[in-house]
Formats: sequence, C-alpha cells, structure tokens
Amino acid sequence: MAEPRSDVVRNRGRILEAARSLPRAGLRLNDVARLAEVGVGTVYRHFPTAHALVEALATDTLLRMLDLTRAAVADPDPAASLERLIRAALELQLEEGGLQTVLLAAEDESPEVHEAKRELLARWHAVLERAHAAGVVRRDIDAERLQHLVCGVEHAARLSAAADRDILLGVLLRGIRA
Amino acid sequence: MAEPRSDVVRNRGRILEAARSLPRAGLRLNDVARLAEVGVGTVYRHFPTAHALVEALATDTLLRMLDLTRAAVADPDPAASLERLIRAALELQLEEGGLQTVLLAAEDESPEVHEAKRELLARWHAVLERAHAAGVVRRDIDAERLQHLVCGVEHAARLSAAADRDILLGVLLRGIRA
Amino acid sequence: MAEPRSDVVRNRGRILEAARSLPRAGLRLNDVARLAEVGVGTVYRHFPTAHALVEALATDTLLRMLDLTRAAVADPDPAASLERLIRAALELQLEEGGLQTVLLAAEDESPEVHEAKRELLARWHAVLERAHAAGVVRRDIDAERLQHLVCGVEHAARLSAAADRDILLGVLLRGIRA
Amino acid sequence: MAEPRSDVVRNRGRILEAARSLPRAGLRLNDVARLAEVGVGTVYRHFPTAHALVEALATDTLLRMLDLTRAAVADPDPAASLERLIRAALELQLEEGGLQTVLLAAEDESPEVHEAKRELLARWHAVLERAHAAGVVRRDIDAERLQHLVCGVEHAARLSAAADRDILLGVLLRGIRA
DNA sequence: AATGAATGAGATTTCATTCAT
DNA sequence: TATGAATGAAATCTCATTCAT
Repeated sequence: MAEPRSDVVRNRGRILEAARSLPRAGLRLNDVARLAEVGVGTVYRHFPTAHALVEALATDTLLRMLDLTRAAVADPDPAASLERLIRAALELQLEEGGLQTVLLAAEDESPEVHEAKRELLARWHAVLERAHAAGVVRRDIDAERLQHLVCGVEHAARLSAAADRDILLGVLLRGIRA
Repeated sequence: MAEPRSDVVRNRGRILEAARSLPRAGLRLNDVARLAEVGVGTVYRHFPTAHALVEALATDTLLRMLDLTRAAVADPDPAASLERLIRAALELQLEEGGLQTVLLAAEDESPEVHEAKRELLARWHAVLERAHAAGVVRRDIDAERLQHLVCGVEHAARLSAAADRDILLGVLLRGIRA
Repeated sequence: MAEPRSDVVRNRGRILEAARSLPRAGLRLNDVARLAEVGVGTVYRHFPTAHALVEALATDTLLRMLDLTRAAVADPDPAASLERLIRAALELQLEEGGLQTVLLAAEDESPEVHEAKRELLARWHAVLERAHAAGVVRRDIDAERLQHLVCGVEHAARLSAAADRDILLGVLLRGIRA
Repeated sequence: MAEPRSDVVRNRGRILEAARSLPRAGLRLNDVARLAEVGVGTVYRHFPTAHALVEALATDTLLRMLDLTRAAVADPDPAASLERLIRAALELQLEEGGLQTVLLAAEDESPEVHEAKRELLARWHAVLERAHAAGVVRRDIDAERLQHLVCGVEHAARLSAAADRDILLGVLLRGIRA
C-alpha cells in the first residue's frame, strides 16, 4: 500500500481549493487550472470530467450529511427524526452548490460517494417507514419524492433571500404532513 | 409603417419552429440555424441572444398563463382561486421549459412580455391578498415566495415521474395552507 | 459562382506566407497560426491537416514543375528531353521541401494537385518511352522507379553541400543510361 | 569495477527487444516502456534520448557492416571491393532502419559506435583511393558523397518494391563508374 | 435582410519528460 | 536502480459569434 506522493497531494489540494472558489455550475477545468496555478493536464488527470471535480468538492459535505442523517435516525420521535433529516439535507445542499448534482447523479466517480449515497437513501427509507407507521407523514411521500422535493425547495431557496429559507422549508414540512 | 417582408416572417417562423424541438437549457443558436435550414446570421438577426429566442418561444405560453390567471382571479372562492392560479402556473411551466427563465428574468426583450409579467404578478398579489383576508393561506407566503415555490415544485417535478406531479403539487398546496 | 471573401483571401495568404518560412517536416499548425497572427481555428479551417497546408505550399512549385516538364517533352532529342525532366524535378524538389511528400502522397487534397500529378506522371511515362525507343536509357527504369531515384538524389543532396548537387545528379544521369 | 546488476541487464534487454519491433522513425520512449512492460523512467535511465536507443538498436548492425567492410577491403580487385562495400552498406541500412541516422549523426552516444564509424569511414576512404588509382570510379566521388548517395538509394529503395532494390543499386554502381 | 464561411478564444487531449517514492 | 503517476506545455478541436458578400 503505497503512500500518495506528497506533491500529488499538494496539487490535488490546490486544485480543490481553487475550484471551491468557483461557481459549481458550468465549472471549467481550464479556469480551475489557471486559478490553482497548475497545468491543465494535471487537473484533467486528477479529475477527468467536471463532474468528478464537483463530486470531490461535495464529498465532505455529503459525508457530513450522512453523519447528521445517522444522528437524525437515532432520534426516538418519528416526526422529529424526519424533520432533522430534511433540515440537514436542505442546509447542506444550500451550503455546497454541487451536492444536488452529486445526489441525483446516476453514476458516481468514487466508491466512497457511491456507498454514502446508498446508505443515505437507505436511512431516508427507514425514517420514512417509521414516520408512515406513526402516521405523521402522508403515505404518498416516499424517499425519492422527498429527495426531489428537497431539491425543489433548494431551488426555491436559491431564488429567494436567505432569510426566507425557513419559510420555504416550513411549507415543505407542513405539506408532507399526514 | 412598412409591412415586414414575407421572407422575414417566414424565416422567423422556421427558426421558432426549429427551436421548439430543442431543449431550452443550453440552447445553441447554431443548432437552431441548422435545424431551421437558415443561416446562423439570420438567427442572430432575429434573436441576438439565446434568451431572446427562449423568451419568444415562451411568449405564447406566458400569455396563456395570463389568461388562466385572469380566469382564476374571477373565481369567487379565494382558496379555489389561489389553487387554480398555482395549478395553471405549474402546468404551463412544465409544458414550456423556458418559461421559468422568462418569468424570473430581471430584464425582458419584448414589451409585450414585460407587460404580461407585470400584470401576472399583480394578479398574484391580488389573489394572495384575498386569500390572506379569507385566512386560507399562511401570511408569510407572498407572491414572490409563492412564485419561487412553484419554480421549486417545477424543478422537483422534472426530477420525478410525470405521474407524481399531483403529489408534489399537493405538498405545495397543503404546505401553504394557513 | 461567388467571389471568395477578401478577408478570407487575406488570411489564407498570411497563413501560407507564415508557413513558408517554417520547415516543412513536422510542421505544426499552431506555430503557423502564431506566426501568421491568426487564430489557430482559422488555420485548421483553411487546412484541416498539416498535409493540406504542405500541399498548398507546394502547389505553385508543382505547377512550375509541370510547365518545365511540358517544355522538356517538347525537346526533340529524347536524351535531352529526359535530362531536362530530371533536372527540373530535382531542382524544384530541392527548392520546395514539401514537394516530395506531395508527389508521393497517395491521396491529394485539391483536385488541381491531383490532376497536375496525373499529367506529370503521364509525361514522364511518355518521355521514358521515347528514351527507351531511342535506346538512351536502361529498359528497367520506368517512371515510378525514376521518380523514386530522383527522391533519393534529393535526399542525398540535402545531406551534402549545395555545390555537390550536380555531381549527385550526374551519378543518376549516368546510372540510368543504357 | 562492479558487475551490472542482473535485473538491470534484464531490463535493458527487454527494452531493446521491445523497441526492435517499433518503427525507428518517431520512436516514443513511452511506447517502448509499455511494450517492454517496464516503467518509463527505466527506459529514460537506460536511454536518455530516443537517439540513444536508436543507436543502441543499430549498433549490432553497424558492427556487422564494419565486418563486411573489412572483408571488402581485403578483396584484391578495386572495383569488386568498392561494390561489396556499397552493397553491404545498402543492405544493412535497409535491414536496420535506424542505421542511417546513426551513420549521419554528428555526435555518438557510445564510444564503441564512434570508433566503428571512424574506422568505417577510413575504410571507405581507402577503398575509394584504390578505386581512383585503378581508374574504376569517377574522381568527384569521395567517401562522404558516396555515403550520401547510398543513403539516397536507401531512401529510394524504401519507396519502391523490395524486388526493385537491385535495379536502384545498379544505377548507383553504374553512375559512379569512371 | 439573409447568408454561412470565417473567426479565434478557449476547451479538451496528448505526450515527452520529470521526480517522489 | 526502478517505478510510473504526475506534470504542464503544446497540440488539436469545438463552437458562439461576427461580418464580408
């Protein structure tokens, strides 16, 4: 098991740092290279596509979402559990612009992300099942629809002022109630 | 006031028809020209930017939305009026992919569109005011937030199966209820 | 029959002029663009491959070779006719470094070049036939072999001092004599 | 004086073997490494430049050329001696594509090659001197010109069918005759 | 007004060489 | 010494927009 080379680690870091300051939508690997003061080829070697880079940028946040989700699952109250889940998702998706894309992508670059997404969805299913059993959420709301709704609220939130986020989230939370 | 030349009118029609069959997001004027069997320059003369073309494509649907909105306004029941408004918006936005962009754009190409958007928003304000007075909708939902929420649901609907649209719309309608 | 656009003609000229000052072997379209102070895309549009540009550069010289060949054919003396043919070929191939490649290429970019090469070879055949009939050249020397030998002498001449060219040519002329 | 490590010797062999199957012109050290199933760095360590590798590949053939040259020199007939010299050169240059480059290179990588080239040229000078004295070859043909002519015939031979080689060689032999 | 070849900036890809392990 | 991923300069290619006709 070889250690990654130190210069490689450093360059990867520079690339990620540079990319972080750029809007995720329409990310150009060229711009990243210039900002990172690194050859374009290096960026392309590390991240063959813009999506690979977006995924890498979003991975931390995705893992934090997974952590918060696990914590939410541990909540004994089914309704509170679900609300924490949704809040965590929305908050982190708003924090990291590329996360929605990563969550919705059919293919993942890294196995780590793939596994995280799998577990995340499994947790959502579990939480929803419990919520259904407790009768606190409409039966026609399943994990996929809920995820799409969260993405919808994220979209709405990006159009609105930051101060309005809670209002928009509130609409979602009330709207899915049984 | 000269009549527009007949070939000009014909070309405009060909361009719009061709563009209609293309996805609105990332519309390339080049592709439109090829499909319309018209020079690129001609497309650029008619529509200096992709947005101008998207707006032109969406105008019909926008005017239909305005019609449905007027009809909704005429509904004596405040709750029904609001629901018809929202249904009309969502349905037509889903029908015409470029409409959301046009509705949210700060600047409009044509005065016709500008005026339609102005009236539309005024009607929404009126309907919401009536709904607030009747106590059928939460007070923190104003016209802008509602429009953003509809855009959010449109987004969610595009991610989901067509059959799920009513469910998603239902969440919005219940979510904004007082 | 549309006139070519003046700017197009000007750019084509700049590109050819710039390329003329560069070694034909390993010609990079990029370098040409920089030298010609023209976008790379423009060079690629005019000349999709380096070979297309090399051919364009060599066309003038090829046509001059054809002229000299026609004149040589007109010489009543079979031996003199053949010698003039060979001299013209060697001289012009040495003058224009890309000409050998063009002459030997199986595929031609422009019909003009294709036709010129066809006529050239036909003339060589005719001159050789006359020379064979007159018994002034070995029977195992046909047009193709002769062309390859001229290319060989060109190669030798490029390795040697310019002053040695006549000596090398002399070896060829004597070597093919009956 | 340490023995070279056995794996070093093995790698050198693998590299040479792999390179032998590749065209000499435009030899890429990367391709060689892949074929040899060896790291690129290893190829670069053994052969810092493509020319070094080409020279190494051609060395055996160069030494065989030297052997045949010595034998030719031993021929008592000046004309036969010269012809054997030329035949050997042409044959081996055609056999080993990189040999011409090595023979013409101003700088040599290995002293062995340098010395072989020095002796070879000296032999050619000697044979030519004898041929001049015997009046069997034109006085304007010296060793350098002759080498260039052989390279020229090699070039011609590569353009022609293998069956034509003797004809081309014949032209050279007759062409240099006094 | 219509045309579409031409433009060239900039995106992506290749590849000879380096260098940390 | 061997390794080969990493490097980044420079190659090729794409494409939105312009502009001479």
